Amino acid sequence: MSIRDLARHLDISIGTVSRALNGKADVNEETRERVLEAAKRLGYVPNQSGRSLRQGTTNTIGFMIESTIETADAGGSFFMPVFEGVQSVFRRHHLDLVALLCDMDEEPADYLNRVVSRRFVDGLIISATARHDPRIDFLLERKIPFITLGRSEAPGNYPWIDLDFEGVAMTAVKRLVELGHRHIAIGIPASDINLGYIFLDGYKRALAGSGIAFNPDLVVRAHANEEGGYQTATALLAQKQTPTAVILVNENMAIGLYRRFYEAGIHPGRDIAVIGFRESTQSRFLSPTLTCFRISLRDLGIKLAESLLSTMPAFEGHYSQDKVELIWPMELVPGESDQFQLQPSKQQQS
Amino acid sequence: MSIRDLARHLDISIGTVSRALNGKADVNEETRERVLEAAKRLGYVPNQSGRSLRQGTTNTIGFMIESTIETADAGGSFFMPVFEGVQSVFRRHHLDLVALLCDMDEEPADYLNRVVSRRFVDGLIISATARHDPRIDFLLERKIPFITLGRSEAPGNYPWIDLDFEGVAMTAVKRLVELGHRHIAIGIPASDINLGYIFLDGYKRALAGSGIAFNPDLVVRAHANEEGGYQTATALLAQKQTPTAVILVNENMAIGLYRRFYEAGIHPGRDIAVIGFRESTQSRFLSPTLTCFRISLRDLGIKLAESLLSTMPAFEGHYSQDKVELIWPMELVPGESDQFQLQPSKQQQS
DNA sequence: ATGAAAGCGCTAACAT
DNA sequence: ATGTTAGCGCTTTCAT
Repeated sequence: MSIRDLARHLDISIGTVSRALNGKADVNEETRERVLEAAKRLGYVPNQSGRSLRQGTTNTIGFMIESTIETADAGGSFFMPVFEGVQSVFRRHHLDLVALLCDMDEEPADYLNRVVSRRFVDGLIISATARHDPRIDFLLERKIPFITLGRSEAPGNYPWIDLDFEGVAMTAVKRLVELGHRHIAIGIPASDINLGYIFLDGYKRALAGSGIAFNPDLVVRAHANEEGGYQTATALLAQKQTPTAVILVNENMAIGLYRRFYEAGIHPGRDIAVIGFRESTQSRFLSPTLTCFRISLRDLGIKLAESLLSTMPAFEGHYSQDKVELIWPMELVPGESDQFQLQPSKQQQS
Repeated sequence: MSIRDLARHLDISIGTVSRALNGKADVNEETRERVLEAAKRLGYVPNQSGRSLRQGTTNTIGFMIESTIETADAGGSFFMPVFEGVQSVFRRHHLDLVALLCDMDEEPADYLNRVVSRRFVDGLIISATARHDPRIDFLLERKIPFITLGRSEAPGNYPWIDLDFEGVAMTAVKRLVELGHRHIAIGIPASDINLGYIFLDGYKRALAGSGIAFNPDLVVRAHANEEGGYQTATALLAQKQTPTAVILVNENMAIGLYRRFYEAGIHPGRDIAVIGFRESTQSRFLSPTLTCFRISLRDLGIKLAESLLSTMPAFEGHYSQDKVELIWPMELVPGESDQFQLQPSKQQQS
């Protein structure tokens, strides 16, 4: 069923059929209705390759995610709600969202090159930006509309949105300091992902602001998952003086961390304060409930989509053209995991 | 940069360039090398729309997932490893995998119709099959290669792979009966998703095999997530006689269930036996560790991909042509959550 | 308001 | 071994 078949069936030219289907003005209303009715009845849907070839667009936006070992498990629960938000915007413009799954074995930059060169998508959202991310240079050079979820050190003029890792670190440190803690550890990703650096910076600045000396031993690097949390706890327990508080940059780490501490007879929220990262269905059900930070991933997705479209000529005027460089705020959700009065004895130890 | 530009640059015809790039035999080796070198140097990659239009194929396989409220969070952690496995197979054939994200607001069948009619993909993997799933009829009628992850009641001849929900239910019941339980509840999804029915059937059969009467009050329907687990525990506590054991068809439910039981002063693994569904990074870190079932999601993905390709003419001979109707076994992983001797007094109550 | 036809980039059939 | 050309389905320009 091609447009040719449909035209023949209606005994009109394919040009008119095309115009009717695409809502062009110069088409008789009666003709349009006949065309639309027949298309529906016969189940005609235009072939995307034909359109793409002719128009140079695909009406598809790609959201590139990497299935690294680290995020294979947890990444999904983060991205799904984001996709939902992105999609709710794209729908209005008849754009389709596809998740581009970069194989673990393939270089993200190579994969992206393939996708872009094949003209697979009209625009891109890329995530998990590295501190130095060649993908950004590539997309800028190729002039492909894109937005990144995550900052990068790459110079250049491109839109991005990132979670407020620095703010989270500072808020968490401040909160713990007010509860009497001075011996505060952090668990951050072992990889080159940019958020680790940003989080660390925020942590250092907050310490400095509270007059606490930075102690590199209190920075534990591990995978951003349950296993990494377990290892983080192990590392902290091995120190000659276990810190009185831990801040994690990933909520799943909390699960493993709790476990390891329980095994050592140490109760989060009683013997050690824990602040996690993102509030999730899991964090809500931990015992004790995790103090963490709330974010609407759906809203994040909406903003990502709108910001991307605002850079695309085809959608000019629909959205504010201001280039987006946005640090997405996160809201503290107090839990039980850091709610206890630190004993003065411990407090002095640090 | 089109094939025409490349040909002009090399001062040969586009036909020869095309043949060289596509590894056809009738091309001079020296010419081929010149072409490949120039393509690489100039960054030429064939336009997918052009190829698709000509060849009628897209070299892309779609994996359709739905972001329902129920699975928005948890679904991701299930699918990511499956994708990884699927991709590892597709890579060998230069096929790309895209996740097709059906908007919550859109009927899955409508969405699928769009994707298929536009010739977006050469083949499909569809998941979360409903008991009666119109998508299957549609794909059969359109003769699109596909495989489902999940059974359906739909008649017809199509390949599917499904987890062994019935086997899990039977194994779990048998195990609990041997530990002395006779008052065994189950928590299953509230939706029409087919696995709920299958799980329930297995449960009933196992009870019958053990000479235990089926009690409908012990079947609790809830969302397959943490919240649903919490509600399931609440429902069980409200019964005039709390069961001595619970089997859950979703591992995330265990997290909420634990929480609710703890709140009521009931300790899983001591006061009540719990068996979860899939071993996950989270279940491994629960306290007490959850007795559950292990599955390699990556291997599942590999089998899905291979089975799909075996139905596609273009890959004839690469994989066994036997139509796949496979129940994927799951292996019991004993945890602490059901390891206690039931007191005879309780045992008699049921 | 409609029809005719060019042409998007590519591959494959046919010609040499 | 290479060149030439038709045509995949579609949109759009030009003509009427």
